[in-house]
Amino acid sequence: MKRKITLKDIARELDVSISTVSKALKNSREISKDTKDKVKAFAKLYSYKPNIIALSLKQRRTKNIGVIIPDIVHHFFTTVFRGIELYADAKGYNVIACVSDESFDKEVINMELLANGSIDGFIMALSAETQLKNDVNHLKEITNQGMPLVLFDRITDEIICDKVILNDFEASYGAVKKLIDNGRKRIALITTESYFNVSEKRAQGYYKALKDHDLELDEDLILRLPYQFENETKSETFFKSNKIDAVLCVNEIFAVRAMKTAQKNGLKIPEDISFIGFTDGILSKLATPTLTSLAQHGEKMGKMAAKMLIEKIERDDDAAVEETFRTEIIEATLIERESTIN
Amino acid sequence: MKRKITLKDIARELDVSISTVSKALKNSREISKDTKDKVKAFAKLYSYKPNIIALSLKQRRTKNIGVIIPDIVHHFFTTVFRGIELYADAKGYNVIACVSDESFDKEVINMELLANGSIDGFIMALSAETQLKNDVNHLKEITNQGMPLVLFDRITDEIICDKVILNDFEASYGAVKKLIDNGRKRIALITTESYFNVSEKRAQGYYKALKDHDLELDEDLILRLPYQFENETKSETFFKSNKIDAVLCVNEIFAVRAMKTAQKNGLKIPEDISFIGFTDGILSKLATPTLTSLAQHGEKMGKMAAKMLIEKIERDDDAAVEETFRTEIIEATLIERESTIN
DNA sequence: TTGTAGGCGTTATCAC
DNA sequence: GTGATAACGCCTACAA
Repeated sequence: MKRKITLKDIARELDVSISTVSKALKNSREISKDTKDKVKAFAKLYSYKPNIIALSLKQRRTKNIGVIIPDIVHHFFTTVFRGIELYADAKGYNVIACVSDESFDKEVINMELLANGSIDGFIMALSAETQLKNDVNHLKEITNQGMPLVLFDRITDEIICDKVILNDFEASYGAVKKLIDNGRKRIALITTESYFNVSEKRAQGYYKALKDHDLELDEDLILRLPYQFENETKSETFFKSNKIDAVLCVNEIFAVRAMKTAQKNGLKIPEDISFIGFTDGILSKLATPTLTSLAQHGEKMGKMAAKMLIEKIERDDDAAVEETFRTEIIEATLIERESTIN
Repeated sequence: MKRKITLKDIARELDVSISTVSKALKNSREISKDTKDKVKAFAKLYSYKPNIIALSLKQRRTKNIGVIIPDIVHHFFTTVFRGIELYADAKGYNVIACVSDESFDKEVINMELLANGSIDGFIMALSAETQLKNDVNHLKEITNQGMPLVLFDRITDEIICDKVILNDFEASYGAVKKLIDNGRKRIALITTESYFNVSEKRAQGYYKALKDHDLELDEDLILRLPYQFENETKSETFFKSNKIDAVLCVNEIFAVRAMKTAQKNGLKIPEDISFIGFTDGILSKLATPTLTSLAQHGEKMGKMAAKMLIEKIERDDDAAVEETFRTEIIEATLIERESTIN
């Protein structure tokens, strides 16, 4: 790659010192108008741009933020990422994106790699494996180093840092209540097989709503599926062997697949059975029937996370200020469509 | 942020010189085993990691690649991104991701920002606005500086660089031929309103297939929709006022929306009307009926782009080698589902 | 008004 | 075996 022009080059050409060039370009009034004009003209001509790496080294600030998400193909994470990118971009930050692919090791390696000076702070959601092992020493190390960290969605109580989450419990509670109000009695829950704090909270909301409305909790009405499932036999049996008149799903993919299975088994939606899913993505809008779902406002969440992180990064200047952490809660919105009765 | 430990710190603590520490950590045999052990132990204890920014400055190589995509919410770009990230990660590169949001200005600004030393090369797909204006001076500047660039999908002939594309023309031709072979006569095309090189190529394939099979090209059977469309009236009229027995759509979102509209108008899929869409995403798999679609193999495309870029970056070392550029073509695969007759 | 020197963290070269 | 020095590109306090 051709070397880009540097202050040194300009100085040599114009026969002045490097610092004169530097000051001239910054419009310092130490420098005579004459020299400034000369330098600026030359710089413009050769389209001089300061080298960002050198600046980063000097200022110990990269204007990069690291984002680690478990998966980029899931609509929710994509929208969060978009929110982060939008906000960061507006504030002059770049986003270095890593996908942990739900793997603990990849998460650890990526974090270590980025933590060595490439970025000013992290935004992340824990991988499935990390939540399973409940091993967050890599996060502890990062925060101990004083690197700002914002966790979103898949969080952990083990780490004290800024967090952004959905009101999962309440959202789930509200959705189930809605189903009950519509007269549904046999309400199923389709959730993830492996442990996620969010699935857990959503399950809690489901339990509580049933209990508060004197509906019995029937373990048979809870179906746990692998996160990436291809095979529908399990859910087929589920619908065949249970009388179910409503379903809450922890994500829209589960919901749409379940709707297809239910329909295949002759059930009419929403007459015989209603569906509500989390994540109001394109799938919810284009499914047949369209799916009533809980919008997670991923973009808003991402913006919020980026805002919190950047504030922390920039506040770090005043080392004096007492460090405080907060947890912001984004409220889910129920978007009613054809899969439930209005 | 707490300062991380540096060579200097270790040198001071151990009362040796900085260069001794540096060499010791690199296991240079200039250094005595004694000193090496001492230094390594200390480094490990304080978990010393070389500062990447300093290394980048010295080596004039960042191990970062910049990726600019028009949009992250579209499934295709997401999968390409995933492919890039996977390959880059495996090769020890980080990915700085920018979303141009289909905006020319954002594309230009982001490129300029990244070009000043943050990255070793670019992978990108042109924004809608850029394709419309056909102004690619910002790309020219980048390549003139000798910065490696790989374009994918939304490319331009104005720039000579490595490229990765789909065999859009042939894929489209094949899909239409398939419909014709199934006995369809009134085949519509639903494409984008604004200009994209890919849409254009797909349209060409459509024209050619009709022509080769003695079917007349009927302009009424071509529907051009805005890239992000919410309103279905245009397509409703389209289906009402034309007798159509098959549709090719340039993306799966258009296809699924069109299927819904057609169904609403009483058409049976695939008996009365068949559908084929580009992009074999989750939508194609979960639509009702499931959509026959042309898999674009985004992940493969991303990996290929990353491979080409990294090869270029690492070959740049030998300045002597003659520079050559290539265009790799990924072949689309037709995935047959319920929306066409087998 | 301009220039010199030191430093950000690292490595490579050369001297001791 | 070890250390001093220069360099990557930039900035800034201080000297001239």
